[in-house]
Amino acid sequence: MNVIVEKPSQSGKLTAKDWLKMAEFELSKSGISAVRVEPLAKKLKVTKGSFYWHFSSRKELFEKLLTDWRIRSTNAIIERLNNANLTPKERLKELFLLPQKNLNHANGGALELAIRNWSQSDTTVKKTIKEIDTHRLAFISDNFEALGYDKCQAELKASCFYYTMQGFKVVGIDQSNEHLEQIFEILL
Amino acid sequence: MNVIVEKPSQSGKLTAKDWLKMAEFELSKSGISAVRVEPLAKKLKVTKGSFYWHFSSRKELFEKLLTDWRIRSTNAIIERLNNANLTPKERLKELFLLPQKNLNHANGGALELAIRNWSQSDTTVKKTIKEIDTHRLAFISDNFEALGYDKCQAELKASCFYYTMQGFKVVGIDQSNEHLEQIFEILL
DNA sequence: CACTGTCAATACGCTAGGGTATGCTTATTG
DNA sequence: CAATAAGCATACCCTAGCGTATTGACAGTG
Repeated sequence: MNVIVEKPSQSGKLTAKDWLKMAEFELSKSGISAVRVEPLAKKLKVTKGSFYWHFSSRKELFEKLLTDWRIRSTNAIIERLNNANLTPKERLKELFLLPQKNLNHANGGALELAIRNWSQSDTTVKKTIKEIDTHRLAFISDNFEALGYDKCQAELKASCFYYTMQGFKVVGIDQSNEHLEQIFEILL
Repeated sequence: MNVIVEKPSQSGKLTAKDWLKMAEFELSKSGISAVRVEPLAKKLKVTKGSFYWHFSSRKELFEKLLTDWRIRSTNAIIERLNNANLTPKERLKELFLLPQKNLNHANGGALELAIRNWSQSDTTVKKTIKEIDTHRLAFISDNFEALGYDKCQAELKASCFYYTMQGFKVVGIDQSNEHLEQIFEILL
């Protein structure tokens, strides 16, 4: 079930990162309201005395949870951009198949889903989500432009492309779709 | 903010439906873990004594929350099917633009998002989601077939169509109706 | 007008959980 | 080998919240 998050950082001592990992796991699974310090402590086999050493409050954990995800989400896309030795089409394909081979921790799809739900009750989260969506859309649109579409067409294609990606991330969380590559071809 | 759910059923007395509405609102906003009876009671300006008259437990509320949504979700799509005086293309278009003119309560998108998140920690919910997705996909695929595609192509088109729909519902970026219709045309 | 059923308030016990204060271990380091 | 600090445990206070049991208000009905 949760093999990934099982063992803390080897040594007996925990780090803030260990707490964040576990919090992320819980967030993905049960939503932000279920991210509570004492249950987390229990899962990490310590008491909350440890938590309040690494964090000042539950609120701070939430903030770091968000900023952590933000950095990883934007970097995960920018690293692809840095692979300059890829054609635009290859770049888009990599991006499109990224949720499939989830290089994130447990399940990037479930995590993003939880964060989007979280954004319904937190304006800061909502703002972050919007920025990330915009950022990703811009990246995709650029690649469509590099493929020969004019700006207007590229934006349209990009919207369709991104919505499909996100839709698959959400709907297909637990199902492996074999004809994802065929869908990709449709979207070009 | 929450004008929609404000007033209970006119008369002073509450019904189970009033509780369900408010619970749904809270679910959309803060996830299933935040659906708690005493806070709900506070919002409805009663005490939990009322709740335990209409429901045996919080668990029962959850179950009714799910079955209620299931019925509405499948009916919302079947009603479109009943409009037999629509062409397949018109049917698909209606469906595609449905989240826009959200005829559901507050925000159908946010609610479904919350339920998908909920499904990560509840196998019954997960099963329901899967059934509904399958059902909707079948409906969409049928319409693509009616449009002339063979079964295989129709399923592919339907996947792409449905993923895009869901992606749009999830990604909260506002789109002009015009923009959306253009996306729709791409997907045919 | 007494009777009965419906819906809600109140009071109670109990567990979960946030945050603080303090004490207890280790591992370093002078 | 004492001194210091890092990392966690323990104890404590207080609020939130689930579920139950009892009582109260207020219909409608015979």
